[in-house]
Amino acid sequence: MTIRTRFAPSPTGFLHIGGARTAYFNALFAHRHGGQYLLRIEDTDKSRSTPEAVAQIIESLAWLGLSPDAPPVMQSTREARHAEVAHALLAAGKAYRAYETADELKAMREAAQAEGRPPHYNGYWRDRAPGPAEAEKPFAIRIKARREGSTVVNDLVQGRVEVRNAELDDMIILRSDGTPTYLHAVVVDDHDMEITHVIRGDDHLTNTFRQCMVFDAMGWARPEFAHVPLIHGADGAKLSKRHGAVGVLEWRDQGVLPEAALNALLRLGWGHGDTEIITHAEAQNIFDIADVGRAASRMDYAKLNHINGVYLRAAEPARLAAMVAERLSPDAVGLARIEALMPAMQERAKSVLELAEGARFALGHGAPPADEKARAMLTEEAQGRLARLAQALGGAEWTKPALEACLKTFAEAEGVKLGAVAQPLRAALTGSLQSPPIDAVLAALGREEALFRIAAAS
RNA sequence: GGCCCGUUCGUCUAUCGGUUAGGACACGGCUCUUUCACAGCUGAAAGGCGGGUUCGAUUCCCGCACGGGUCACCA
Repeated sequence: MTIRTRFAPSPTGFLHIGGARTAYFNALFAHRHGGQYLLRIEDTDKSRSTPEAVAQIIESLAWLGLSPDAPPVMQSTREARHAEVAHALLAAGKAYRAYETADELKAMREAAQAEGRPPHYNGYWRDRAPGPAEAEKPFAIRIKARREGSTVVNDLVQGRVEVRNAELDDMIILRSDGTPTYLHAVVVDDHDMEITHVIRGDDHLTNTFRQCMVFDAMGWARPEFAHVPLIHGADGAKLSKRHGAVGVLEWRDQGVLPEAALNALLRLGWGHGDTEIITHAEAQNIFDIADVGRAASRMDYAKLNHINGVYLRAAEPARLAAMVAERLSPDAVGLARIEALMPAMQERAKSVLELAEGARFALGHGAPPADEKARAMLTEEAQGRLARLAQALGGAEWTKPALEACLKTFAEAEGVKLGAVAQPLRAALTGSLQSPPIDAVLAALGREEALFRIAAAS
């Protein structure tokens, strides 16, 4: 049997990192076992679903490299099938028509809660045939839940979980307007799509038992379930917008590399000995859903930055230069400088955003306005030294090693430490006291521009 | 409130009855150094509480506390 998993978000907002991790686990598990990883957009709630959200989810997954192995299934296109199954259950006597209105049900729930009873449906129509009074009334279809015994799920992550059937009530599977409810649609789709393993957030764990009612009533084999714990914010509460960057696309905009994002997400709730840096390819070989922990974990942005730095250092300079160029829109000369600088810059950045900010000085003619510290560095003494340095540089071969050698000899000749030369030079060239190594800056800027900037500062 | 799940350094985690409880990030110190980083060394830092079971519990069981999830004609 082919292993088949699916990621099934509802398009009511952007894809957040919790969903992204769930998608990653699904992809990893399926591919690890030579199976297929699918995407189903759960858009049966027309009032909350938007095409923009659908597009954003697909874009987010594509950015992460988690595009599904087949075109996404839109749940809304399958409503006729959902209704068909509901009516089959009705015909088989495993479901029944219920005639209460939504308002009546709400009142019923409130009354039950006021009396301290669980807010379950009372089963009024379960064994009652509709009379003439109901002939014209709209009805919902409810499934007949078992009332005796209990339901057991052997969850791949949570282990054996048992719930007494008395805790469940006769849930609605088809609304009075003929549309399916989520709990029903999910089961029908998972069955029809031949999903073998349902990997999702553990906020669905208790739903699982209701879904089992549909699987069982239809005589369908239940898939394996794996409920992975949720990701929480730094304060331990469920992730929400107030926790900062929780959208996948926000990470991208803040300069996170997709491969770093996957690594960070993977290490939340799952570990493999002492290994911290695990690429997608490596994860493919060692990931096991059964090793996922049961406790919720908190998003650690400091660690994400660190991981991002690791991947940044390993990335192709040309790729990084292109990403920076996208943010800075340089001209041809500027682009060439960024490319020349990149190997030195990627050693010290934690994000593409930092890379772009750090590369700004290289653009255009003349250095950007010096900041306070840089101005303080350009004392009269330093300016004099820069002027002499310009002379020395004038005859130098314009390559990084030659420039470095030139600076060292110059410093020696001046009888000062290299820092006394490099720092004023850095100030003159970049307008700041923080930059890539100064020989790299010199080389990237080119002779003409470098000498121009030195002259302007001395 | 009922039901379900969880609880190892600040954070992410390793440990699958016997360890000086390991690693990573963050934090302090040192080294390297042309700034910033990187790297290396080093320091501080953990099994919620109470009972069992056992020669021995972080590990198994029970209770409590705390945290989370879920109880819709939402998904």
